[in-house]
Amino acid sequence: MVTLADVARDAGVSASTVSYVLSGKRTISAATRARVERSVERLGYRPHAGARALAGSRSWIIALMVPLRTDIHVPVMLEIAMAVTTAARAHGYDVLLLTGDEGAEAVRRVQGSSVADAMIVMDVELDDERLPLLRAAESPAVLIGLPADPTGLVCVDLDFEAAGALCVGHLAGLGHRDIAFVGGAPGVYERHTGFAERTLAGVRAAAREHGVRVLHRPCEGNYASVAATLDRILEERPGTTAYIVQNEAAADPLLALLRQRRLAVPEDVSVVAVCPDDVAERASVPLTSVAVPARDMGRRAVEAVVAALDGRPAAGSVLLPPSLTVRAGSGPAPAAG
Amino acid sequence: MVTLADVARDAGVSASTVSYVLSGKRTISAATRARVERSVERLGYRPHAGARALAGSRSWIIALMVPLRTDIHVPVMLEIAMAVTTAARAHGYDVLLLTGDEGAEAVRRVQGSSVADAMIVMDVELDDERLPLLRAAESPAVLIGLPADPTGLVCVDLDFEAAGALCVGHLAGLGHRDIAFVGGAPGVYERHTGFAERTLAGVRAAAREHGVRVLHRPCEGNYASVAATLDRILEERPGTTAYIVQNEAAADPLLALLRQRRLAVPEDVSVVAVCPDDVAERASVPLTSVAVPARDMGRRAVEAVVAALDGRPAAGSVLLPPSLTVRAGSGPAPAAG
DNA sequence: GTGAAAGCGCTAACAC
DNA sequence: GTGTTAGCGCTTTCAC
Repeated sequence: MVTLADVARDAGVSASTVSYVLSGKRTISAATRARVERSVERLGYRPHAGARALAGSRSWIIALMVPLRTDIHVPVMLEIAMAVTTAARAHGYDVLLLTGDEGAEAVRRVQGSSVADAMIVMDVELDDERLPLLRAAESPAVLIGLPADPTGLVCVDLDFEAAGALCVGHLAGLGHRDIAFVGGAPGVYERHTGFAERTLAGVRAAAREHGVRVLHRPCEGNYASVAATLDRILEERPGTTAYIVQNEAAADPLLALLRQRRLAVPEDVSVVAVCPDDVAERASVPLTSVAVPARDMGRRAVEAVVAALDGRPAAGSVLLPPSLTVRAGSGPAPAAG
Repeated sequence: MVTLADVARDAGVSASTVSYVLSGKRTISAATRARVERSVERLGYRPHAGARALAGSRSWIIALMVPLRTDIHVPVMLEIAMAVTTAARAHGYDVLLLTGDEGAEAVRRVQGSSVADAMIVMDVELDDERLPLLRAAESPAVLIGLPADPTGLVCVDLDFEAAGALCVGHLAGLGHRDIAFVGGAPGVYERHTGFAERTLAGVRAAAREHGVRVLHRPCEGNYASVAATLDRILEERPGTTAYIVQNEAAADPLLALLRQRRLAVPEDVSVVAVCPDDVAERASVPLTSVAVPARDMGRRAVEAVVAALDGRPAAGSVLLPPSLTVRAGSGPAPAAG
């Protein structure tokens, strides 16, 4: 292994000079810099991560807690995780992957061992057990998601409440009066996951405001569940002319089932989704959708973390404004028949 | 922050004693051990990761390289990644997440900086640019996937060649003579990704052996691509009575399209998939499938890594034997009509 | 069965 | 603009 001392010897300078050349924390003459850089290059020197962490009290690692569950849309999770990793690298940080099932204990472990300088937490519940620890921590923490009480926390999330309202507003504007909201899996609500509850709140508030009826049904992301859910919806509200889908995995099955019932989209019924753009575009009928900006959320979480680590205290929470893209999936409500 | 010295002082012993109590590397009297453990508990001591890595030359971190691409089935990737993380934790290791797009440079960085003790690499191409570095490394590396030349490497993978053959054998045994193989995205083949090419090889070999015809078509995982692919298949081989699907995202669209064409599954056509069991089970028609054992692969990769780190040299590659589960998706070929 | 002490490789005062 | 040096918190000889 090549050490700082090796480089210093090779370049004919002291160890601290090498360190300063690398960190840029003091001015170095062009000649010295050149010699050091040449030696670094020639020897293939890389600072020892542990030594750097010990001496500099900075591990250059950000811990990322990813849920282990399968009832939330998995591709979104991976996309966020990869966006976090890419953004972190751009700032010189690596990412430590933690599984959500370790819960609060993982938070303690990471904070206690200084293995990471900061934490990003996904899949936040409204009253999450990890929140007290994260609030009390001396190391920065950023949530991707919004708990019931975000006081003292930095959060990054889509404004799901506005997203829900936006869907209802779009459909109400098209003349729809009976809307079904096909939500996430029941477990998502049982855990009081922030995004699910907030979307529902936004949908309901907008429904009142626009004077339309909304029927909410949680739904697993498989064909059989969607079929059962659709059956129930059409039984209870045969006049339903529009669907809002929050479960990405349910969108395509829903379209297939509507087709089977000879309900044309968007002539007979409209379908609006809350999902990443690529999912909406690739559906069998391109769906009007409110985008879940996974990459953006990951990037912003990292930026908030890095800002905090650099002593620029992050300014509270970031709620990304939703944006609705109209595609083939939605159209005017059919004339009442 | 609580240090070893703090614990030593609190327990009235020397620092080395505390260290030995924690590592179990020398015999300690019951009384001393109890006092130390009490202090550790009381003070909430956690060893400093960097210091431990520096002094012990072991970071207790395993690096995991996950592809950033979206043309391979994402849920499988996340499932493997989470399985790796869970298994690693069980052995006392944390996982560092690397994106595949960093390529060989990431391998150099990790190896040079001692940030991780070993590496697990996913999404291996037949002639992967990272292989020479991984072979030359002094730190253990395990591939999840099988390159063209696995010499000097430890690999863990499903035996995709046998998997492909198993699918064909199953269908041939049911009397099918014209089989379509709906493969992964074109990009997967262009990159010469190991699993895709090997499955195809197995399918072709088995087809020759059983005297059946196979038409192979790469296919993206969205509705429109599957529709186009199905059109082409039925145009070129109208007598096709069975489908093998390797692209998980294509399975449900294919079923929907067959339904639209009034082709009943499995009465008129059979569909067999190579995918994780849950995908096969949740399809609109539960599919006969060869399981991609994501969790098992992740676990075994970690075991190989840990064995190597513990000085038990891993014994070459592990090719997991495929296993086919018959579900509603496959049945006897229809009588030639 | 336990302690003392010498590093591990780096950073950051403190000197000049 | 550069060098000297004292640690960072831990592991592991060596000594008793």
